[in-house]
Amino acid sequence: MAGRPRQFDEIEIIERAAEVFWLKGYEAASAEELLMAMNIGKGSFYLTFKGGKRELFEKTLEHFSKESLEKLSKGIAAAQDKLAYLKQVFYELTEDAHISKNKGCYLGNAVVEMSNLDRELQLKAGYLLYKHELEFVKIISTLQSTGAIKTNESPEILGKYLINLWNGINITKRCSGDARALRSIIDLSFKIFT
Amino acid sequence: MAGRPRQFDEIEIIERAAEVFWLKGYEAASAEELLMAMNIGKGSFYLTFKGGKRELFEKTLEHFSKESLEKLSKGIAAAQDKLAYLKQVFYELTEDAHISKNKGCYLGNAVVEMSNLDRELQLKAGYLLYKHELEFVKIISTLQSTGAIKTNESPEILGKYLINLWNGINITKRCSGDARALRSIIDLSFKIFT
DNA sequence: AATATTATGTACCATTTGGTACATAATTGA
DNA sequence: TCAATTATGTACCAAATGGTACATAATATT
Repeated sequence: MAGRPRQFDEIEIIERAAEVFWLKGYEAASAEELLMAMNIGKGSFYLTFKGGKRELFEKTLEHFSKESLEKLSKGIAAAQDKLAYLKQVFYELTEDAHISKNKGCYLGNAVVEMSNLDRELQLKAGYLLYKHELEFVKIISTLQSTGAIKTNESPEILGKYLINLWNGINITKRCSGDARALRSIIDLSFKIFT
Repeated sequence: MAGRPRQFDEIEIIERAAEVFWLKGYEAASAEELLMAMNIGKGSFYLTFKGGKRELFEKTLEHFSKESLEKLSKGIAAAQDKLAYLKQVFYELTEDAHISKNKGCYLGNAVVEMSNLDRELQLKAGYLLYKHELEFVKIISTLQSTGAIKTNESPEILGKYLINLWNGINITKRCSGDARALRSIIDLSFKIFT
């Protein structure tokens, strides 16, 4: 294959674009701003992403989700106390809770914004969140079989319960930013497992 | 006071505008679309809402919240079994759960969209949600004093727990739209009260 | 009836939007 | 070395954006 070589790394510019989308949302993130953050020109951009801004956003969703899922599954796999680790995953949401730089959940934000803008992307973001739910289900199954969790509720329902907690915290933290309060919500929600 | 009389009812056009904002979000709701829904001309609009689209949106937030709070407090006041009524309030979220016409929570949506667009409106929407939280707190206090609720957790924390459930369901329902699943999340979340 | 006041509808506008066209540059393979 | 191919940067653009200016209409007060 011939041709002039690229001066950028595709993954890297996707990650940079994701930062902008995460901060501003899809619509409010202007093409100019995105190009600036990605540090590439219009020519290169529209050649790489034939679908323009929309395709770029879709790629950021996929990339973000993949990274996030990997981090979660590896983290759980490596953890001694898997229940504690799981709770820690939620606690981490409260760390950057200062209302000024509160970006919420990348996928959750997308579901909301795309709901009445682009059904296809809404469904995609929803599906990627569902993959996280499945990861929760897997963890819960393990915890139940080892007896670390007493609840005999089905892992599927408990997975939904957890992703719902995830979604909730990511909204609630953007209202108040009171980290302690958020942690008590998580504590309370996790009581179901004890 | 002299002058030509208005041909519209301000409350009514605020409600119509709110419908559009609820469906599309703030940015994606075009001025043209809003005017069409409100059925007034640009002249009248910019005379009534000097702050333009932003002021209109702010008014919809206030109006919506007021209506919603009234409905909630009256509903609770009239209810025999207040705990059952409270749960019903959450169950109602699952009724229009079909993913196609899923608008989420008006205030929650605003918090998300305004987060990195207009801090002032984000805070306002967050505050209006907080007023709902306070309503939950009041209900829980009552339920605790009558012994209808066993949990001795503080009503404030439980209120936060409930508004967080509210926020969560409103996101989660936009991912799957499986009403039964949503109801089991609510059931599970309400177990804390029994 | 005249005037002051407020409401309405239309024409207009600067800015910003995402996106395209195209000339040029930098490679590889023949 | 010369095509063929791919990447880059710039100039450009149609459409849509929210908003303003202003002439006109309808009312209350005097």
